[in-house]
Amino acid sequence: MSPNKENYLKTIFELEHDHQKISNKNIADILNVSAPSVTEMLTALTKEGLVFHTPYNEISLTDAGLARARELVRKHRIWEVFLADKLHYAMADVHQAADILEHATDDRLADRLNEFLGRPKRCPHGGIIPGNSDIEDDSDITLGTLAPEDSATLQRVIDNHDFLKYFEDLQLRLGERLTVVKKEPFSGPFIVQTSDRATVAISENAAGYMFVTDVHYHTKTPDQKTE
Amino acid sequence: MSPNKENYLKTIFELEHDHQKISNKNIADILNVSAPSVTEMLTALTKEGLVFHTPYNEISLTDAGLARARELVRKHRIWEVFLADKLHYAMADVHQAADILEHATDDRLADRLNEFLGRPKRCPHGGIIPGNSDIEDDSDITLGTLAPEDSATLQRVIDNHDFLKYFEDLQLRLGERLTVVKKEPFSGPFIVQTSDRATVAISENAAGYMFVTDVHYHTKTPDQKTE
DNA sequence: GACGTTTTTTCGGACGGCCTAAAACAAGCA
DNA sequence: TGCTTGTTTTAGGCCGTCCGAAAAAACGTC
Repeated sequence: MSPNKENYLKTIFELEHDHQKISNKNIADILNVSAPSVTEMLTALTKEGLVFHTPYNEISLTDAGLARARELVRKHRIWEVFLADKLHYAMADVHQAADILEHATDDRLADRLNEFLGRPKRCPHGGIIPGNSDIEDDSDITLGTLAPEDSATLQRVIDNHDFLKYFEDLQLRLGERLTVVKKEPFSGPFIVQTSDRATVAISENAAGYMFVTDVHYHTKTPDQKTE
Repeated sequence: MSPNKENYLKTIFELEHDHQKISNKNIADILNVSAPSVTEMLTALTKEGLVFHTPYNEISLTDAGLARARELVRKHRIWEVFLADKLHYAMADVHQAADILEHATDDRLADRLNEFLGRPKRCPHGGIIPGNSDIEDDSDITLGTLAPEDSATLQRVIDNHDFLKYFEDLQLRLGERLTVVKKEPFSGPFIVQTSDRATVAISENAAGYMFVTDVHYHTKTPDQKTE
């Protein structure tokens, strides 16, 4: 399996995981290739039984494809932990390096590295490391869905360089308890309060990239969260 | 620069370093490709100014090619130290993994890793790590050139999986002082004595893969070492 | 429901790196 | 010297992954 194909699998996996639309165009944009290349590769991966693709319609991973993608994500995140914890990489920088290393990593290396790092449960962005955690899925509730006076724990952020640069400036920490103070109208920023009572303004866009858990809804039920 | 091309450069570099003949065939055998592929790649590398190649004649690295190759060897050996010291890989196994990782390593990663490891001077096989050591070159005197009663310090061994498997069985250690007890005729083994007075028989072939330093010649001068 | 826009696919082609077969050359030996 | 053997190069071709142009399908809007 070429690094190339692996990246297609991982991209589909992550789009699915982040509840984004799995389309030819999305994949093309993420991998910086043309749409025809994506179609071609999807056809090849379908032939290999890793992807299920019907023209103009569905793109999804088969069980085999899912397993491969999960392996990749595992390797990726183990490397991220190494880079952040041992080599002191900035949170925004681990992704790019891990993206290359993951393809140079066989199962044995991944396992040894995992042991060396003490079987970490989460990567520096808060994503779970498949195989190391009891739970299999991350929270999919974003900070952006909360309403004023709701509170929640910041668990995970999207692993995107530009966002992470912004996130570093916000000085928030994963695991921190946040309370929404207010939400400005016209797609304005969220004002949240951290446990040490500091307030931070977060763009609506960025709030959609931040996943929370243990949500305490003040007035409304989760079903009404899009209000 | 593709991992592929990097491997050609490194191969030429290592052939040169180990004083072996730099021929199309040698390169083809090491990289497991056909002779035409080698010719083709040498032509391409010559065009890029990394290699100097005249048909049916010379193959050598340009200064630029040498610099690239040295960088690669540096990355390779830094990874080897990591794999051996931190992940407890066997000496015979580090090479293969490092061979892949080296191509996934930019300068920044190499530097950080190097710091993390404490700027090691030598890789697990005893080879110097370019940039970390004052000296630039390894010893090129093999154990195989010594005569009975000569003594020397085992400094470095060739980084080849099959040899290293054998070497592990010998239970010798790098840095250890060895004295040649005798040399069996008809290309028979070397009998050497270690500092703790154990004697070990080493095949003539293997003795050619083991480099020594601080040689004390008992009766003859180094010039007569091939006798 | 028809039309313009966007997305996806098909088609033909480029390029890198690999191959085999065969030709050119070099080296060793009779 | 010329023949045999081994090495290197040339020629032609394959496969994987990419592309742009253009056709086909789907989507959004009136």
